Amino acid sequence: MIKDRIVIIDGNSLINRAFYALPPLVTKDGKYTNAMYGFLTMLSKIYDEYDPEYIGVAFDLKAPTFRHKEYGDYKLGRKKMPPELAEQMAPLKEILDALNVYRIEAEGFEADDLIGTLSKYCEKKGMESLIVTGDKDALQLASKTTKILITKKGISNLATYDDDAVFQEYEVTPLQFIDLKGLMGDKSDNIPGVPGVGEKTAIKLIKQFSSIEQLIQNTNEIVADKLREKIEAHIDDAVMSKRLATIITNVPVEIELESLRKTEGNYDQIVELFKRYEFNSLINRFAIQTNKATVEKREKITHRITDLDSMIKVKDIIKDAKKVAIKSITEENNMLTDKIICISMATDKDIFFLDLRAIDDHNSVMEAIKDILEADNIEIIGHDIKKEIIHFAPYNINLKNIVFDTMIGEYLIDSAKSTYGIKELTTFYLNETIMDEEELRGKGKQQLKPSNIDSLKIEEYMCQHGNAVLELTKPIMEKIINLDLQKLYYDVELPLTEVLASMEIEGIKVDRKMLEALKIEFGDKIDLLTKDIYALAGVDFNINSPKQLGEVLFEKLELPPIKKTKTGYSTNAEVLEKLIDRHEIIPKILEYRQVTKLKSTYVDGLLSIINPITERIHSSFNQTVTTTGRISSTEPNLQNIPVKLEMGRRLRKVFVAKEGYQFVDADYSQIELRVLAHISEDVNLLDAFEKDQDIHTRTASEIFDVPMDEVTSEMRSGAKAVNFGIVYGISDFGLGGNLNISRAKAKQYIESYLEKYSNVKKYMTSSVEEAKKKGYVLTLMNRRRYLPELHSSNFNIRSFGERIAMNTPIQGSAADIIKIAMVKVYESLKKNNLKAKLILQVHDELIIEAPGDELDIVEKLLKDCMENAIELKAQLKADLSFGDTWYDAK
DNA sequence: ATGTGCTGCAA
DNA sequence: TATTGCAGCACAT
Repeated sequence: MIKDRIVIIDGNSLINRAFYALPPLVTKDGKYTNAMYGFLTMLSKIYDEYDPEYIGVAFDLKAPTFRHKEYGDYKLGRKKMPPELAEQMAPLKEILDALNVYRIEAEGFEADDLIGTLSKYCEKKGMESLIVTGDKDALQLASKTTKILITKKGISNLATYDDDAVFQEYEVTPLQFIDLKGLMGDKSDNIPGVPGVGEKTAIKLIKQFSSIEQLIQNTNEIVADKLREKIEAHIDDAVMSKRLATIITNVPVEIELESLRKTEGNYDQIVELFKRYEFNSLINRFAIQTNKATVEKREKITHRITDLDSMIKVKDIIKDAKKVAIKSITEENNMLTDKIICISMATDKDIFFLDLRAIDDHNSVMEAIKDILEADNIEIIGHDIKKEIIHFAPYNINLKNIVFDTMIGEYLIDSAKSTYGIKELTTFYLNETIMDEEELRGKGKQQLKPSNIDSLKIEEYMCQHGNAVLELTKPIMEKIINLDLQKLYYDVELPLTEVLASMEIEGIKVDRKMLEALKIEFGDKIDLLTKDIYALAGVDFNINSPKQLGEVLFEKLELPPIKKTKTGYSTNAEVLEKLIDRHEIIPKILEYRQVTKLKSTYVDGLLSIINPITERIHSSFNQTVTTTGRISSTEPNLQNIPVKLEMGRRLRKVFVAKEGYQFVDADYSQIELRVLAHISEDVNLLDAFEKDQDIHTRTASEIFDVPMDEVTSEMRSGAKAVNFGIVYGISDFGLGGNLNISRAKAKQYIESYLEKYSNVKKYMTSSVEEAKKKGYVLTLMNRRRYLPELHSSNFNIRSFGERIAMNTPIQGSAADIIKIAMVKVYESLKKNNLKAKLILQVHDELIIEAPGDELDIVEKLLKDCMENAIELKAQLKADLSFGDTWYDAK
């Protein structure tokens, strides 16, 4: 006969264990979840391992129990549950309800008693009971069929006890366990027991007398005098303690066994709750366990198309679709010469997979596709639409009517994610697993070219992708609306996608000859420096290796190590500067560093990435990378081309406008401080901008309390550092380090700044406060960033969170503004039928390549779009300049 | 091969 | 122990 199995969990005990065993875990909006998470992990494990027919979780309720009535001091002095744990009780119960896990609760009875009663009841019915708890008291319930699972070492492991196991470990029967506790007492429940009797003595006594009752009757048999006296003096305590420690197995509470039967949970509720508490990894586990892993969905017909005629006919089938999810794969990664290998187009009814690998006449196919992708009445959606725009551009196909990009959507929902892959989104939102690109092509060395991938596999990949985009649109759009991000999404980010695609396609022309000349010039310089350095060191070594350099400087040459890194001596520029007068080798090394940096990163780096077809550099502008809303640039990074030192700045001469064109370069003047002035409404700061003063000079005048015309250059640069600090979320330590002054002095600077700009101070305080309350901060366009760091118990991490709370609204709003400006510029250039093109963005700077005869109109247009991107209380200002090279246009 | 640390460039 | 990034190199695995 197969016995039914019931699992009874001591809820309070287990959640306590989980809470103390796991590090704090906080959701983005600041809710503690570690105890719930631990509990649910355990529950899932129990499901997997024991697969019970019945399951229940017992909880204590607040009401006093008979033990309190009998013994007023019962559980007195027990520490209150910490609020971080208390706030997790109600949500856990809510989740258990959604999972359809029965909660065993009754006023006036402790969880232990309910567990005892239920397990005895099940025992009588011939069932197997498993009691899960962190509390050894439950061992008294152990029997042949009632097993006690006790958490040990965190919560991941369980020790199983039946009656034999109890006897083996403690040398007493489960029932005698009560007697032990009666003698020993229990500090946590404030049960007195017999003072001076601990575990060892109690076990000895019970082994000898078998119970407290027997012991009392025969105290004369106790050999040790002192012990006998103690016990005789505390007979009442022992008896009462035993009664308190006894788990009641017959409480008068009716529980229908049927209500504990394990059933499917409420799938929708589970998903919603798990998302709310960010238990993403648990969704799948419980979804499977509730037998609802796959959600029913519309069956779509997939069409694998490999012949030219059918491909052309797709146009006629698709032309009535309202919405198409587009995805394409190209053979190489080579802007403008890339051949499309396959295309998927998914609609509500069908998914079309076009495999072009055996087709010679791509143009005819593309002509048909063009009609779909450029149709006014078909909405185009996708994941990473910028890529699609770029793929189709060489075929002269311009995607019209782009209405949704799931990647951009998710970025606005949470900008802190490390990936925005469609696979991850699908797992999260749809609870389904699909192939990602790595699975399709393999990784690293053995990555397959698309042309060598199995057709069926590509088809599956492409169809899953298209389907996912269609299904993801709704939940992501809903979130966008809920977070009030529609304006940012539809008016800024989505149009920006096309702008960035255009910038990438345009690229920027470089003077290859000049780069090659620089390569030789820098190379020669490096050779000379290397020789000098070897001579001065008396040894050949790899100067690029901080480890070897450290050994030479601080051991062989015995220079004083100023600073250490995790792995050894620090050899950075800041350290070397301090040693500059101690040894001739130091300035050589600094110069070597400077030149090698320029050669490897900029000269060689740029040369290696010039597109051989266009002879231009086509950087990628990434829209979903930064946490603040800025754009990032890669392959190459065109946002960190040197400018501060002349030698590096020369590199800007290699970026040249094409024949007959010039660069128009415009940068926002002090955009971040203007944003700060706007947000904080600080009269002093606003006044400075109103009068269009030099902001650092004005700040210096305020901090050092001198008239503007008496501000020295030292004062100004100090003030400049303070302004930077203010934008970054200031700390005295940071400013001190930056200015190389004492922390106390830095603190003085900050205090006098905040005194003069009192509303800035108010802003800083209130931004942090609000972030703590809400769990996130917002920019002017409602872009949000969550700040889990603010709830960290680690001071450094918490302080970091506070600085983010101060900085992100400033940096992020500035990012919002320039993005708006970019969209405006792009649309204005287009509307005016200008040949000029936006080609670069460097955070607060836009660069247009314009024909000579358009310079005047571009100048006006650019300045106008930038300065009127948004209305600020401190009017935006853009400074423009022109040049044949980037160097000259600054 | 892949990952991590150090270093340094920009706004 | 100041914000946001990207990249090259050395070195460990």
